[in-house]
Amino acid sequence: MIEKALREQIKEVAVEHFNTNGYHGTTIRNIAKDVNCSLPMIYYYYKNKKELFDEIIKKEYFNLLEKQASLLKIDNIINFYTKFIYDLNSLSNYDKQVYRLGVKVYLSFDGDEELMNHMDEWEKSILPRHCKILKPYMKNVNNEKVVVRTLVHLLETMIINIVVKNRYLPEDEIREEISIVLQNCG
Amino acid sequence: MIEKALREQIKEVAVEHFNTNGYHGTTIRNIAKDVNCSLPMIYYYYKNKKELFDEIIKKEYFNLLEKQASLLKIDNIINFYTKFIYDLNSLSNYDKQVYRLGVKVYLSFDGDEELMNHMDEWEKSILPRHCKILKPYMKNVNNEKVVVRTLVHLLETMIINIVVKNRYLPEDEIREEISIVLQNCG
DNA sequence: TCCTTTATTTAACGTTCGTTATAATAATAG
DNA sequence: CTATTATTATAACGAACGTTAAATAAAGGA
Repeated sequence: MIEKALREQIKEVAVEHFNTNGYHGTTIRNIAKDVNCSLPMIYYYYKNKKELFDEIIKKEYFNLLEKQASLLKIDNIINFYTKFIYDLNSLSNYDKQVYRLGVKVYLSFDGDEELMNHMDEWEKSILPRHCKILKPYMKNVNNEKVVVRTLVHLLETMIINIVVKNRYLPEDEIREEISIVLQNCG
Repeated sequence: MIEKALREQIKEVAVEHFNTNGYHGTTIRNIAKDVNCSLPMIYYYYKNKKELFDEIIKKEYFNLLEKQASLLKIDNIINFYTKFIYDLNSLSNYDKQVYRLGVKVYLSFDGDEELMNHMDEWEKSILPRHCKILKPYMKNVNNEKVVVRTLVHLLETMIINIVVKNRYLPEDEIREEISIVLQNCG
């Protein structure tokens, strides 16, 4: 227990490598070198390169998304979305890299068709979820769906800025932009 | 004349391959096979793999961006931005793939540090340019900078949707979302 | 015509890749 | 103490990679 389980350690290093060099640019040998284990150890814990990559996306990334989506407690709707985005700034390095890798697959910059289908499934759930969250605050708004769509699009860019481009977004900038889109929502 | 044909053909096929498989996933052999020429012909026209990739980004992608940025004629500001985005739908396949590849480098999912610096240079010019375009329409808006920033963020997502995720965005959806952000601009 | 330059191919070099067969070690259980 | 199982390492396989040397073909003046 002093040493982190080797299997986990391999996964962590793999996340870094896939992130920096992409799937094809990542080599099992380099992972092993950084983990400080012999090459076949990676095959001892993972069937092959693809399974290692898949586990990162299917388990780590989607766990992260679900955790992120579940920590809801709403008072003011603008505060809610501001916090939702702002908290991404303080994700652990590992989580940020997993997130980044997930976005990469989501944009089909990496991974394969099978992983893309997982992504599409998730994506379908996004608009309805935010529609539900926002509904109570949309009494005096006529173009409900457009506002939700616009907000989701804006959130996407901010997520990419923080997680993919690894930039810090200050809380007030986030709030300002969200407020522009939600300015008619009480 | 024949020379140019082959050189261009190599570049076109390379764009496809880099797009589909990334830099590391693309092999010179596969490009040659699709071009229907022998392998060393690629080295006859391009010094090496990296130079081929660099030329696509540095020439093709930035040409595209500048062409895109220069076709301005403004009447109504919402019409202007709507058209700006909507026209991306009808880019040629080649241009769309070049654009996609550029975005991939921009998000540092591919390419190297040197190319990223090119991207950063361009990025710095974005906000000022849109500020200038929007300034005349911002008379009765107090939070000018926030509006511009939000708009640029929204545009980015729509660009990614059309060019990276290869989706068709209908004109009215684009107009609706832009209108949300620019609703106080005359 | 011959010669020089351009365009293209065949064949191979050395390297690195993903993956595995095999063996050695450490841990555990009986 | 021994038998068995769980880990780890050494060494190598065949395939594919980026790249180049060398030879050949085509073209175009002189």
